[in-house]
Amino acid sequence: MNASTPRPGGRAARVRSAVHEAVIELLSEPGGKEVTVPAIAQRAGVNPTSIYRRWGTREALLADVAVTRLEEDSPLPDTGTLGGDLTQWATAAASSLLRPEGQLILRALAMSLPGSPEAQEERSRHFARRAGDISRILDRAAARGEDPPDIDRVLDHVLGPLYLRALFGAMPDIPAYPQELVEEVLHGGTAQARPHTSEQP
Amino acid sequence: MNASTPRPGGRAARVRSAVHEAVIELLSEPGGKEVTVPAIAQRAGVNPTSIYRRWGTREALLADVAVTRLEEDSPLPDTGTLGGDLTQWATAAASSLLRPEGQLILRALAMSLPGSPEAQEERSRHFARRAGDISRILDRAAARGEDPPDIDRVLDHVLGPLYLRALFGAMPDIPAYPQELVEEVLHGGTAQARPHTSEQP
DNA sequence: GGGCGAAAGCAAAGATAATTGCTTTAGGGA
DNA sequence: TCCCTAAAGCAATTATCTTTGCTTTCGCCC
Repeated sequence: MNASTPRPGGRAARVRSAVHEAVIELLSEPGGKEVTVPAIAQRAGVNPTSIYRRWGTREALLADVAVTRLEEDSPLPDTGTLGGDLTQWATAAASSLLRPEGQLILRALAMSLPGSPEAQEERSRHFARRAGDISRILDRAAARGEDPPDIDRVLDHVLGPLYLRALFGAMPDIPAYPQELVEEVLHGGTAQARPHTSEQP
Repeated sequence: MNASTPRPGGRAARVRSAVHEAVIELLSEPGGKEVTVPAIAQRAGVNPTSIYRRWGTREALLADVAVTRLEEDSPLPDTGTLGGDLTQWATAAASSLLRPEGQLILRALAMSLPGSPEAQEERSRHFARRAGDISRILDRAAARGEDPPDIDRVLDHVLGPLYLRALFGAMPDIPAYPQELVEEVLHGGTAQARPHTSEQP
């Protein structure tokens, strides 16, 4: 289940991707087993030493996996309208939060909490990345003549709910949830009703 | 700084509170030092064995500290008005998220992420607790004749932003931030402007 | 005040993770 | 094709955390 995607590059690249996949697999796995370096190494069919030498620490490896996966699948949307862009972006954010790399991010963020300087910096970096994406979407809309909301409103009322519900495992089942959040921000209070709180395994 | 509050009770209670304080202290501390059982024990002036025997695992101890601290300082507000209650509640939530026990909660939530059954249950418990508080506030308001918003709106647009910003260390400096969130939910979109994104150490 | 049970301390052993020196292998370039 | 370097593998060491058996201390109750 691991060597199925040989990926280009030499041995180094092969090991790297095997390790990355092992992390994701272990993270997705049922029992809350510890995701330790030796465990990752075994799953990847690699020597633990190789991991320590290449990444230094377990945290660094997890961070690498998280940002790599996150950057792989988040092209900035360009639908031509503010609503379309934001909806697409929010939907992508929601789904990535539910996948292993998103949970890695959440873990990394929470673990670094008061935090060392570099942890602090990593948090800021991720925040800046999110904010930067939104910012570009809003700027483009403004250039187009639309009247975009403040970036803080988007952070607070679109990203905020998504992170909250991801953390609590209480993301609504309804796929249009991110879109609803976007619409509320764009057109004042849309939905007052619509209970969607529900746990999902 | 530790034996300053002798607390009632015998030796058992003394050890318990010393350990709790040690956890909070280590967590608040600068360098992202590992909060390990031996470290906690040393800080508390206690033998590691005592901790292992009493709490079993590090996670159980952290969870115990978190819920204890959280329950200590969150009486349900009762100001007589919906706005007052929500504001007071949101303000308390925001400040607890910035303190060590709040960060413990965030860590615990994130760490348990996909999670074992009991982790899942712990997450649900905390969510239910938050939701229960809000629910009672809203119900009281309804009984008073006010027209409270849907509970999901409060979760999404008050708690959501607070958790997001706590996670990213980007809580606005302005003390009225929680109140603004509440007002937006209660009276449609209040503030469109007012940039308040900022990092704080 | 003296004894009794529960909890803490101590020390040693057991596991597991992290480090390190050295050897081996794979791939790219002369 | 043959080196030559960078990375991986291996084995042995070291450092931690965790567990366990036993002794000691504390504090409540008779």
